[in-house]
This record gives sequence, structure tokens and C-alpha cells, in this order.
Amino acid sequence: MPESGTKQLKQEALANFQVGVDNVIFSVDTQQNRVLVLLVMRQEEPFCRRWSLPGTLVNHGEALENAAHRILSEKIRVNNLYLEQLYTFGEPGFNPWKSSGQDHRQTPLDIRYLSVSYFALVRFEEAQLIGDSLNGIAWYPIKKLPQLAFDHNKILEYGYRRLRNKLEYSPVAFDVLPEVFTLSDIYQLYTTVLGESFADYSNFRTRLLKLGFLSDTGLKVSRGAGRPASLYRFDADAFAPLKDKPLVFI
Amino acid sequence: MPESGTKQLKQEALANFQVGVDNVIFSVDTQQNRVLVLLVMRQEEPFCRRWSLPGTLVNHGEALENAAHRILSEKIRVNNLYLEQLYTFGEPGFNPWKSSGQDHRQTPLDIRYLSVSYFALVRFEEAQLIGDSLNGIAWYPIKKLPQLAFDHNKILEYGYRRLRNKLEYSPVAFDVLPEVFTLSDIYQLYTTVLGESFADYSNFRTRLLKLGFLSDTGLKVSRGAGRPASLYRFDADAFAPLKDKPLVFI
DNA sequence: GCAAAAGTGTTCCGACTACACCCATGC
DNA sequence: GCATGGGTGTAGTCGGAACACTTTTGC
Repeated sequence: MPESGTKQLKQEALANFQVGVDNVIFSVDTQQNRVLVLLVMRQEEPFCRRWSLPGTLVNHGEALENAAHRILSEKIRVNNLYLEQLYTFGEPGFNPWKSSGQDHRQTPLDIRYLSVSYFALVRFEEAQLIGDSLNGIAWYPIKKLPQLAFDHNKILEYGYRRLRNKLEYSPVAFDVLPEVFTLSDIYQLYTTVLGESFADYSNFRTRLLKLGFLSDTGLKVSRGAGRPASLYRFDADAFAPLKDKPLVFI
Repeated sequence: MPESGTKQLKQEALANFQVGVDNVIFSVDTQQNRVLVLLVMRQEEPFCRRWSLPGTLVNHGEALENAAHRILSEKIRVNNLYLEQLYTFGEPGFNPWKSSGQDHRQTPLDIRYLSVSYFALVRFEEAQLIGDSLNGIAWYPIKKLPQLAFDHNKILEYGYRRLRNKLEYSPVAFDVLPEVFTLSDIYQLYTTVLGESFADYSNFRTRLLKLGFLSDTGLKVSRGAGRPASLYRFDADAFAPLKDKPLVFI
């Protein structure tokens, strides 16, 4: 924390910042077996007509996380959502407008830009994009990313690592699954994100059920041929004791 | 990322930020079996004469991580060090100077403060404090923290959680151990930080050695009574293949 | 010799793996 | 019936937990 009082001489050297929030928003399309990330097409300089992460500058009086929620809800409509802070990027000299014609604000030349990135996971099936691909918003498969604006490829890679870690060590999946779901719904979610590197379906079942935080609703659902699957519900109370433990799924 | 061009109307509402870096610097005193955190005594308002995390405002042209290194090296001299970004705090309305007499800078009233916190682990035995407790700098046992300035207690708690996680899942310990060390050195480090909740010494030994990234130097060291202990060295090359794997120590 | 600390070995048991196999449905 | 996906059971194996035991030092 600053020691402003004793160091008047240094005051001149302090940087002023504009702070933005950039969201890495993931969803998982288990049908097509791919992880998707939400991108928006930039409509202005710099990096005009390039895809980028949805982001915004932080408003006066607005909490960082609120800014993240705001930009998210401008692009997409969802009911369930997992959101957490990812990382703060902000190399000096990285001012998007510094050498462009866009520096039309009441900002001194040496304004600096800081990007606080957020990581989000939403349910693909329920997510409604606001606007369409013509309006420059789209889900992109993580395996086929275009070149993004700014250092967004770096941020995205960082977010993708976090996604896989989160899935292994915490129950984020259940924030993003429907209220009730089958065990193979979960299994497909995991295989899509993490690859096939873990236990087969039958062992996955056994382990997950033994953890004891999935309660059988008694309901069944039939999807085409094959035996109908039981529908389960995530029991937050039963999970609570496991919280903060070095619990590992997969 | 901002969409400044299309939203001129909103420009008025944008916040301007001053960005600071606050360090949570840990060390481990295995002799006395306690985790320590470095605190400094504030010499000015607000929170004058209160302990706080060592921090600084970010200078013009200075990378965030460099600011973290700078404030650290102003307080302490170390050779080995682990440093990583922790979290970014910055609720609106949280401007330390807003309602104090210290607002003597060329800043508009609505300037907002953002704290990017960093997490550091240093070796207690080699760390030399610059200045002494009279100059207001001291190691505090994590179990006996005073009330800190700002929201630093919250930041510290967050850092402490990270410390324990890092120790379990990554080889940070070896960044902070001497070049050569005994197996009980490591064991004591782990027990001090994590409590006694894991394997006994003999099982800990076996597991750690089986991982294969500790090489026996052939040297021995005798510390008072008892059989002399072998000195080991961390072999970064041998560890490399294990990197990024869901490796768990303890 | 005896205490103290380092280091080794052994037994027990639970957990994960890899399957084989049974069940309920659509067609 | 048979294909399809859901669900159960089991034998083999690996690894951790607990603890007894041996080794090497200081005194």
C-alpha cells in the first residue's frame, strides 16, 4: 500500500490507469464434443474487424465483478453461470489507443491500461446470444481460434488452463448443468473438456456416486434407443463438508 | 476490451484509477514451527501507526510484477524467492485518501484505487530485513495477526490459502529451501505450513524419493545428537516431466 | 550404554482399473 | 430379436497408512 506522504518526489512518476475487464466465457457443446469460447468482433480501432474477448472499461462506482457481469449480460442471456476473477494483465506501454487516432478522451498521454480478466462458464444449451454473427458475436471452438486483438490469445490460453483445473478440483460442472441431469451428461462434459484421459464411464459413475452429493430424483429420461437414464440433482448441503478439501473428481 | 468509439456518452462515467501493489510475503520458521508474514508499520494517514502489507503505487512505465519486486527489495534482502500474482481487489468507494487530509495530489476527487496483490515466499533464514522493528518492519506469526490497515486482513487470508495450496500441488518449497537440504528440512516445512494432517515422516520420505527429482549429494550433515542426515538437491530437469501434472505431494 | 535422529521394511487395507455382464428401451 | 445406451459386479493390482525395526551419531 502506498506511502504517499513521505515520498512527494515520486509523485510525478506515478501512473494513471484506465481499468478494463475482459471476460473469457466458456461453454461446452457436448453434442459436438467441443469447448467453445465467446468472441466479439471489434467495430473500431485499434484492431478493427478482429475478434476479441468481450470486455468493457470499468465505470465510476462500478465493482470489477459487476463490470464483468455487465459485459456478459450485454452479450448473452443465461440463468446459470460460474464467474471468477482470472488474472490482471497490464504491461506498461500497453495502451490500446496510444498510437491510434482514437485518443480523443480527456486523458493525459501517459494514461495506462490495465486489464482485469474474468473467467466464466455458462451452459451452452441455454445461452442465448444477444445479436448474431452479423452483429459480430459468436461461439468459437477452442481448437480453431482466430488471431485475436490485443493480447487476448494469451488471456484465453490462461483461462483455458483454469477451466480444466477447475473442472478437476471443484464442482463447477454443476453450476452449469441443468437442475437435473443424467450421469452421462456429466461424463460427456468431463470428456469434452479434459479429453478421454480418465476413468471409463462405469468407474466414473461409481466414484461420483460414492462421493454422496448426487441425489437420485427417481425420474428417468429416455433419449432414443437404450435404457432410460436416471436423473440426478446436485445436493449442495451434502457437498458442503467436502468443500475446500483436496477433492479430486475425474 | 473497451468499445470506446461507439459509446461517447458513457465516457463521462468512466473511472480513473490509481493502481497499487500489495505483497503478502511469507516465510517459514521451522525452528519455532510457525508461518510468518512480513508487515510494515504505516507512518502516515490513513491508518497511521497500524500494521499493513508492504505495498506501493505503481510507477509510470513500471510493470506490475516489477512494482512487487521493488517494494519487496526495499524491505528485505533475499536470494531465493517465489513470487506470483494473487488477486486484484478494488471495490468502488475504496479510496484510502478520499476522506482524509492526505488528498494533496493532483487527483480528481473521484479517483479510484485498485490493489493488485502479490504472493511471495522467501527463506526465513536468509531473509534480512532492511530496517528493524523500530523502523516499523517485522515478521508476524500468522496465528497472531494484529488488525491491519485497509482490507489487508482479507488479502492476507486469501494469500494464506494460496500458500497452503501451492505447497500441496507444486514444488514451491524448493524455491525457498537452501541449495542442499535434508529430507526432514522439507518435512518440517510441510508440517509447519500444513499442520500434521498428512503422512508420517517415514512415508513422506518414501513418497518424495520415489518421485525421483531429489538427487542425493552424498554429503551428510550432523545436527546435534542422532544419525547424520543425507543432503539432497532439487533436480529441476528430473522434475520437468512432472510439471503441469496433477501431482500431489504431502 | 542410552537417547536421539535418520532411514528401512512389512503388513494391512482401501481405492482405482479393466473388464465382463445384466437391464430396459426403440425399432 | 437385436442394437443401443444405462447400470452393476468382480478380480487384480497399486499405493497409502501405520508402525515396527535397524542404523549412526552425541554424550
